[in-house]
This record gives sequence, C-alpha cells and structure tokens, in this order.
Amino acid sequence: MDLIYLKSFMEAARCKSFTKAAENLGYVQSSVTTHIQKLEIEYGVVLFERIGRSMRLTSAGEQLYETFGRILELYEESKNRISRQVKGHLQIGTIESLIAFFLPDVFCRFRNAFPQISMQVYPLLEAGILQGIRSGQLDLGIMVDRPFADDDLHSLIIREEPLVLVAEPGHPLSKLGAVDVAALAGQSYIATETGCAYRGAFERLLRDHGVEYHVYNEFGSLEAIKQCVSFGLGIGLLPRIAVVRELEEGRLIALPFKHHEITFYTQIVYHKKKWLDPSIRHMIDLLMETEAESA
Amino acid sequence: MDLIYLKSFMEAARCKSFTKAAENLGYVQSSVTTHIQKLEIEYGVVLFERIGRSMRLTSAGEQLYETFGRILELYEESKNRISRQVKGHLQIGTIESLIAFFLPDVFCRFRNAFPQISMQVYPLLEAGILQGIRSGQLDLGIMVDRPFADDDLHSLIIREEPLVLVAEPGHPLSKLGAVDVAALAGQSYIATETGCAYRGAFERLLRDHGVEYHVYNEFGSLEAIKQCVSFGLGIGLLPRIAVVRELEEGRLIALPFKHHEITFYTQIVYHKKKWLDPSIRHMIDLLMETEAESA
DNA sequence: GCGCTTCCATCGAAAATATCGATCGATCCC
DNA sequence: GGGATCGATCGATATTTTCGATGGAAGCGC
Repeated sequence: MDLIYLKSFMEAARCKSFTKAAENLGYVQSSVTTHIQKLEIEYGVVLFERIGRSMRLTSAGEQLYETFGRILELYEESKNRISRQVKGHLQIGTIESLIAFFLPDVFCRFRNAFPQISMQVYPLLEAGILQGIRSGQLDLGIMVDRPFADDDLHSLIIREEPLVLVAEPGHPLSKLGAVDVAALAGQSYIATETGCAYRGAFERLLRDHGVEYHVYNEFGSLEAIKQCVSFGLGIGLLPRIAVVRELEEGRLIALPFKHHEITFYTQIVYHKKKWLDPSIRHMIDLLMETEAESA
Repeated sequence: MDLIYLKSFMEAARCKSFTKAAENLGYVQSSVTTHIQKLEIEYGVVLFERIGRSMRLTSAGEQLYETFGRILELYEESKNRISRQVKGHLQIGTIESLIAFFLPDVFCRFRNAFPQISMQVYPLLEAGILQGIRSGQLDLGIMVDRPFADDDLHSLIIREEPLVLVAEPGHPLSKLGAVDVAALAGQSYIATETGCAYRGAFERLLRDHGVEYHVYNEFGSLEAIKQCVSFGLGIGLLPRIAVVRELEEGRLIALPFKHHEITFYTQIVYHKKKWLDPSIRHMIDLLMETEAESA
C-alpha cells in the first residue's frame, strides 16, 4: 500500500477523471488506472462508478475519500513538522524575470515548510547557472531555456514560458493580424543582456531569416527594458509573466508573434550526482506544483 | 512511501530491535533496516539512536511515532469499515482439535472484521482437507501436518504444534526420565481416526522401530479419547493445545516423549490459483498473527 | 582478555512491482 | 458517421524490494 495510490485516488476523485489526475500528478493515465485498481482489489470493492464516460465515487469510495484525506493530511503534517527542524542553506541561481514574477510565491511557501533553511538567490544568466550547478556552487538552478539533455545535469521542465514581443500601444506592427519574422525587419530591439538564452534564440532566428534589426540598447534590468519599450524606443522580447501587469494596464501591447524556435520552458536544473535533501526535494516539488496551478 | 515502512518503524520502535521487528512482521532483518533507512532519508533525520547495541527513538522519531500510529490506525479503520460491508461466504476445512482449541478465538476476531461474511467449517481429516482445497470446494484449510510442498497448493506454517503422549496420572511410563520409542512396546494406544496425519506418523514410527502396540480403540472424538486415557485404557497422542486443561488439572499427564518424526505444524493450505478475497486474506492474517502471540 | 553470541549495516543477486507507451473498445459530440 | 476523448489492457522496460550472506561493533561469560 503505497501512499501514492491514495494520492492518485484523491486526485482522480477531485478531477472526476483518471486522465486529468494523471496529468496533475505527472503520471500517464494507465498508471492512475493501475493505482485505483490496486486500491479496489485491496479493499475488495469498486471505488468509482464508471458510467459511460462520466465518473462518480461509489459510497465505499466516498467513505475512503474522507479517510484517505486525513491520512495524507497527517502525512504532510508529519513532514512539515520534521522539516521545520532541519537546518541548512540553499544556493539557488536563476534569472531576473523569474526572481521578480515567479519565484517569490514559491520561496514564501518554502519558508513556511523550512523556516530554518536560509537561501541565497543569485540573479544570473543561463550560462552562469549551468556553470554554477556543474561546479557545485549552486544547489539548484531555475531558468528559462529550450529543453536540453546533459550527461551531468537533470533538467525538469516546469511549464512552457510564453515569450511575448512587446511594443508601445499603437505601434505600427500591432495593426497586423499576425507578425512573422520578416515583418520585424528594420525594427529597433531593446534587448536583455548578452547571454540571455531567449535573446540569443531570437537574434539567431532573425539572422537565419536574413532580417536586419537594430539593437537599440541592452539592459540587465527588466524595468529599464519595459520603460524603454513603453516610450517607443523599440520592441522587446520578454517572458509574458514579466509584463502581464503592463499588458493589462495597456501600457504595453503584445505583438501577435509566435515561432516554435522561441518556444521556451521554465525548468529546474540540478546536478545528477547531487544528493537531494528533503529541503531541496521540497523546493523542487513546490516549483513543479505551480505547473498544475497555472495550467 | 509504502505503509509497510511505517509498520516496520512502529514495530521496531515497540521492540527496540530491528531483528525482532523483522521476525514479527515476517521479514528478514535487512529489510527492516532498509525500511527505516528509507524513512530516515525521506525525512532527512535520524530516527533511531543506535548507541552500541541499545536502540532509542530520537526526538524526531518519537514525533513520527505518534503520527504514524494515527495514520496506521486510520488505515486499519478504513479497511474494517469497508470490509464490514462486504458480503460473502467462506468454506473452511479443518481438524477437530483446532476447531475446539485454536480457531474459536480467530473466528471471533474475524467476525468482528467481516460480520457479513458467513462461514461453514467442516471437521475433516487431512486428506479430506487437501481434496476439498484441490477441488475448490474449500476456500481454506487449516490442519496439523508436516511441512510439504505442492505444485497446486500453498502451505503457510503458522507454528509448530507440539504433540504430547498423554497417559493417566501414575502410569508406569511416567516414572521414566525420558520415554523413547522402544519403551512404548506393548502399550495400549487410544487412537484418533484412521487417516489422522499424526496418528499415521506415530504408528509408522512404531512399526519402523519394530515396536508392537495395540490399538485399543479409535474415536473421532477428542473427548472420548481423553476420557478413555484418563480411565487408564491406554495412552494417546494428541496436540498439546487439546489437553492443556487436563494436564493443568492433573487429570492427564504428558509422557516425556519426543521424536523429530512427529514434529508437526499447524498450517494454512489454499489453492495457488485461488483469488484471495480481502476476507480470506484477513483470515490468513489473523491465523498467522497468533504465531507471534503464542511465541 | 578472548572467544562467542547478538545486533545492525551493507552488498549483490533475484524477484517483484511500477511505469510507460501503444492500442483497444466504448462513449460522446458534432 | 467520423472524430475526439476516456478508461482498460498489455507487453517491455526500469525501478524497487527482498532476501541471504557477510562484515563490523558491542556485550557476555569464562
């Protein structure tokens, strides 16, 4: 009786769907089916009524839902109680946009679970993060890049991170129904720092299409880029999360541009040889959880 | 996180010994060590202080002891609650001595867990039990025999079932310090039914040693045998559990006879192809548990 | 002090189990 | 009726669990 069965059951009961439950838990659907079957065999009763394509808990299932909930609660609580006593220090490398718009919430929840663990968060570029992980100076890296495989590093994709081409409201390109690469010819571009992964991909894309562009300025600061764009100094490529407020408030607009070569993913990176503390594991769990929420 | 880890932990904490915990749970010691290590890694803390050969829970261990206890309680409760609703019928074959002196307590506890499951218990001889299991007429057999292996049948040994040679108090053989096979020459023997496993083994033993004996009478009834023996009509071979009270009250005495060929075991027998209901599984668990208690 | 026993940790091999991915049949929706 | 979606099933693979043997440390008795 693995506790994962209970989790699958709870999630399936909540979603009323094995497929969704599997997605949320990071399994394939057949695994959840297996988990539920294990429980059904263990208890000798049917837990879900499968009427056509709709799902409902049987009465036995509902009784177990209560109890399993309490069991998992106790289990989580026990982990929290113990983890609160664990001391330590975490070195994390990440990029500026994530520090500002994605991580604060995660770090806050982490602090609740591990108040005795202090953290140092370094704003870096992708290359710096990878190097820090490789050298062991960093425990964990969180960055935005394309998926990659590496002999020494694990990479867990948290979610796709939509990148948007932002411009001032009323920018000529915004009049177009869709903006393709060619349409960007001759534009001024306010860039993030040299070495930024998606800047690199974007510029390569332009060059490959023979599109001339002009880097008007490059900044290590998000705020600076956003300001420059809103003043009409050029367009900028930024993660959507970094500009949601500006988009909502109409201070910036997103150009209808999309290209698979600049489909990027927020991902966790750590060394394969790294021993994963409960604290680091928890951090990873928290990071991965946000995927389900934002989905 | 398997619940078995929690069980191992609880048992180890109770016994203050991994080895004993393993014995009680039916594992080898190294498995319990592994379980505890899994927990220690999961929580990132040491759960047991291993000071020399003594064991003590650390403070983290004690906190978890509480919580794990409640988790397992909830789990057991959930099984009971569900199992109470399961209906069914169990066919069990066993021998008279066990019906009278071993099974009532087990059946009583079974009824508490599965009140909706009715049972039919057939008093049979070993051959009848095996045949019933093989033909599918019986779900479970509980009998006293020597260990055996069979392609179609599972056999779980519950415990050694000491057989005693009983006689009336003051019987000449009781004067001897030890009774060997030869000493039994010429004795009258009040036998259980033909086909009884330990009767068969006993008579074979006597014949193999060329000891002549006389079967004074044979009965299908324990009470009859005990009465006849106490009246001095002969000696009898019976499971110790069937005569403990008579021995305590001095109405019968046990002769100091022992021979490895009549070392018998109480065991559970069921068909390998048999699908084990939760109810049957529970019955087996209850039967196996008694081993720990009587040990 | 020295063997002897008992305990837990460790390791490799074997067995059991979980997971995935592909596929099937059923159902629902258009 | 065709397409999409859902859960069940199955075989292959990967992972985990279990066991049994062994090692080292600590206590016990002489």
